Amino acid sequence: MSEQHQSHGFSARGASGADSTTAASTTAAGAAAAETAAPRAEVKDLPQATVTRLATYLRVLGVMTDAGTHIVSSEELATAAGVGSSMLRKDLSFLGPNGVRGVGYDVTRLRARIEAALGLDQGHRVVLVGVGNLGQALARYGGFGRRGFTMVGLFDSSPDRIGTEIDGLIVRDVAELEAACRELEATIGVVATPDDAAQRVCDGLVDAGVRCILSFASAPLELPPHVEIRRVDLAVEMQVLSFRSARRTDGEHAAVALGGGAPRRAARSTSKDLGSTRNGSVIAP
Amino acid sequence: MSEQHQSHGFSARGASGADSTTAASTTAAGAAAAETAAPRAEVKDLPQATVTRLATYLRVLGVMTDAGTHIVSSEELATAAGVGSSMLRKDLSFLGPNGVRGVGYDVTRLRARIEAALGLDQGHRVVLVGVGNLGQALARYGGFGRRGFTMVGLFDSSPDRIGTEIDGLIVRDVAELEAACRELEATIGVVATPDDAAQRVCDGLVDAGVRCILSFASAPLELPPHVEIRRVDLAVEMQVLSFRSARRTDGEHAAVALGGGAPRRAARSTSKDLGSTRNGSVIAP
DNA sequence: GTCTGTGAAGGGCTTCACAGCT
DNA sequence: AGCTGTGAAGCCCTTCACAGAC
Repeated sequence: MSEQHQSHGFSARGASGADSTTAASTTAAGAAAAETAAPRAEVKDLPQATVTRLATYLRVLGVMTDAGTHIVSSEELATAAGVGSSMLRKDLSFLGPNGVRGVGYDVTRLRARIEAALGLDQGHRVVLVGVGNLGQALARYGGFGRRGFTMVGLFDSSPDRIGTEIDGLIVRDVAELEAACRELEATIGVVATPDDAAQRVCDGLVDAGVRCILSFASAPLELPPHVEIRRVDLAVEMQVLSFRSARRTDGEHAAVALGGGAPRRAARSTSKDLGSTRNGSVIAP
Repeated sequence: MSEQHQSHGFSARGASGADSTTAASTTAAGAAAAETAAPRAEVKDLPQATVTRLATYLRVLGVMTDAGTHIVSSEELATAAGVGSSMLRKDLSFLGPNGVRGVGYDVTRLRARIEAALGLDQGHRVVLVGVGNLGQALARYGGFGRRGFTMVGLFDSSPDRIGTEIDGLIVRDVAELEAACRELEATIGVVATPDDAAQRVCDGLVDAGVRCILSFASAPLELPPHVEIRRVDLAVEMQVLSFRSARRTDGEHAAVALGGGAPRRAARSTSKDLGSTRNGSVIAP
């Protein structure tokens, strides 16, 4: 299910009975916010897929900044990001006019614009629950800090892990989760626990006021409609590949025939979902 | 002649310009395979999104088997998987008739059917490149084995890691990658290296005959059209959440108003894209 | 009556093609 | 002439509603 990164719509999400609350809340919120808190970064109602790709563009722009590039055309940027130039222009157009016709986009300006649109300029405070194999890897993952995310708390239920230090933070007892989240003012919770603990942990995060959760558990979680969740399931990724592998083996000669002199193509991902896609920085040095 | 069951019309999988190679290969393969390798599991041309969800259903069915359930209705299965019942039925219908009207689906039979469709009954052999933080977590992740994936090789470029043992496998020098892949008959490659090594590693995998790659690097990779790639980018997931968080904060009162007594809803995720999603088993115990 | 399988309607996202500014 | 921004067309997927089997 969800991997698809897709699916949570915002505005007009035609939801099936049960989800209708989500659609309603978003609509109402949009109307209200539009009049009151308009002056701040005009974060509009972007299409699901666009939000995902904006993060990709941001990564590419970062590389370009480092390389000293100041102006970039939609064609160049699109190629570097692995998408079509039309789609890139359409995506950027949701943020308003960003480029100069006949010239291109100002790298620095565009970066700032996207960061503001994604809310990355607000500095998110992240708590991570579950410090097993994957959790530890995430805790040590340096890419977050460089992207405006600050890890502020680690939690686990195992006495063996509580009290240990990982990357400058002490692992705390998950029993303190709720109180600690409030105190730390966490805005995002990452769940890397076993399946059977995931729902309980999420409930705790929600009670503590966290409204955005990234889960690596495979179980579908039930949450109140005002909480946004995103899931990553490694085994599903593998299984999807398995399907493709099976198909490829059957049509081997056809693939070879085409693979020969064909130009390489940029990779696209999941997106899932509907894909989902990319961002910048090394994961496992 | 050989029209055993009604053809569900998928063959025509329209692809958009850039991806046309995929469509072409599929079409050609379909025609050829239909005559030659027909008897094996009839893996048809499933919609992208459906493939992703099938993996979810499989996980839920596994839980049901353990619980001793033998028959399940589309409504029950859909709820457990977090999707609508119509969608579930539509998804399953691509595999041909699987249930009994007025009764439901046979859990065991359906499981076998989906596993065959996803090619999980073929036993995939996986090599992992990059044994840093994330790579080690993946190597130790027990969920793969239970799902028909066998980890057969670990590779890294760091002398500190080469020769060390992880979960029963010795880490080998990435210089041996290509030869070892052929020898090990790997069908899936997992890339968990830093960005700057990802492209090189992928090239090696492709040269060694691997046609399916799961990458955790953030850079878009260029590959020949006959190679299937799937990417997971943790920072992008966080950034998408960030966007949601920002929107939520603006429309706070609206969300609260509705959040109160609203019933919980099942979580849906990413993917993407072409979404992607879940599977069964603990990730970080 | 119950529950599956499916044609048809509807929506979102991608692609095309071109209008418009520099 | 070059490149961005955007309406329109097309595609894929989801949802609805019901026909059909038990």
